[in-house]
Amino acid sequence: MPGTKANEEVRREQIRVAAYELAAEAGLRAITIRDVAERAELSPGLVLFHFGSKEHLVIEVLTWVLETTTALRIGPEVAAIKAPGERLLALLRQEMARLTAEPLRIRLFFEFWSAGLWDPAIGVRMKQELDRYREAFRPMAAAVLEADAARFPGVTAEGLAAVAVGFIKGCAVQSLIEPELDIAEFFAAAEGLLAQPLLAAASLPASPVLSRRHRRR
Amino acid sequence: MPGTKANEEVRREQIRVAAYELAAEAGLRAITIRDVAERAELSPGLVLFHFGSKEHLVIEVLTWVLETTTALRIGPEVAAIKAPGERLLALLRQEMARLTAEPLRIRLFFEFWSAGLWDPAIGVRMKQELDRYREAFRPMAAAVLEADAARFPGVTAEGLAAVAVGFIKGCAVQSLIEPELDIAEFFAAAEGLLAQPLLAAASLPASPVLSRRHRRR
DNA sequence: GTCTACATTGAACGCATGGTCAATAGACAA
DNA sequence: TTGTCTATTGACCATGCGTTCAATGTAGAC
Repeated sequence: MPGTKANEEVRREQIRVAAYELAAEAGLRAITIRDVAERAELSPGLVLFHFGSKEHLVIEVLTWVLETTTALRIGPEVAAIKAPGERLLALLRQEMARLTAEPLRIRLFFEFWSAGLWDPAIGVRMKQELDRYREAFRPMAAAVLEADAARFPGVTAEGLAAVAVGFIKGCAVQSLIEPELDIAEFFAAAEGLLAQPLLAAASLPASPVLSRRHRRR
Repeated sequence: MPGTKANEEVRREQIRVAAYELAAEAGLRAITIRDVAERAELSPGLVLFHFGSKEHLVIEVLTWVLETTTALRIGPEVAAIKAPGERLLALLRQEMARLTAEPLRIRLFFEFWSAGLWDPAIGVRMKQELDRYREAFRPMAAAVLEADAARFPGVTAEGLAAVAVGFIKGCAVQSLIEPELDIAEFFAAAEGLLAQPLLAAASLPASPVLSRRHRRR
């Protein structure tokens, strides 16, 4: 209702949601003061009255997207699994389910990341948020994957977690680059590839076959 | 030399290079008619005289970047390797070497891809180029990886190639998102993870250990 | 030397953008 | 009711953008 005064927090949320919706529908470039104001049914001046500048608004949207995207990731049902090989597979499945469930948000995440390459303000905030995420996720993953990592010489649990995340991101990129590719099918293939050696390794006796290159400490 | 007439092709290349340099230095948004003209030491009007519109120029840069980025990828030295497990690892190493050697071009690739999500013209062209790449790469990879894939039930050679590419892209994204992460070290960890099961699988007898879920045809 | 074709120039146009600000309107206290 | 504070408005500004185009310069044909 235009012309009616509202609480500061209410207005900020109203504006932020409008900006997020525009970005989700048509990309970051669609966030313009006028369009945001129009969608929020407010005047353009009010947007800047509450946020000071467009940059502040964009960074607030970025923060919100990342907070919800990189929220706690390793569910208890994964940690509860006892068999080492199965546990990593369950982690991968859980992450994959998240990706397929929120393609829109993942898309925005990548666009923010791309924008951060060139826009210093976005880049700095992106880095902060990713650091925060990493610090929360890595130890958690490491704890869950410790038994898996122990089976691979030279691979730490943290390294294994990083690789797992990297692999999932690869799937995400692949699915975005090839939208016609059924991501579930793609993941099934990847899982099939990983499942056998992982489970085989879990059941192997000590000193498995290694190439010279990987027989390092 | 301003004011001097030049061959059509020479001018187009001159302008395209200027646009590419600007994008590589400061992102796609840095491609403006005036800046391109200034860098190429020409007048703004001439840029549009030769390209018709900014969009055509951007798409020409995109095409050029993708053609050079997605050029032939599987070297003969990889195909020459006989041991199945080692061959896939060699493919991964080769791709990784490419990535680390051209971070700038990879970065631009991702930015084009991000832009293509919202700009129809860029999106369509991006899809064309990626289709072209896929059609060239997949069968090639499949031929090279056939022996590897045969060892994993339910995994085709093409699927394996797709997974390998996805994995590499994951590494690329990971390295871009975490610049402070030593990508070589990260890849070594990933390789260490994959190497053992791959080589172990290659040396295993028939009917290896499988979970129920993966004992499908 | 003259002429023709066209590559080249740069001023100008229309438009969209982020941002400013004086004026206004609404909520609330006295 | 009156007064005060401030949330809200919308016209306005400066800037940068893609694009147009009449004028100019240059190379080559004759």
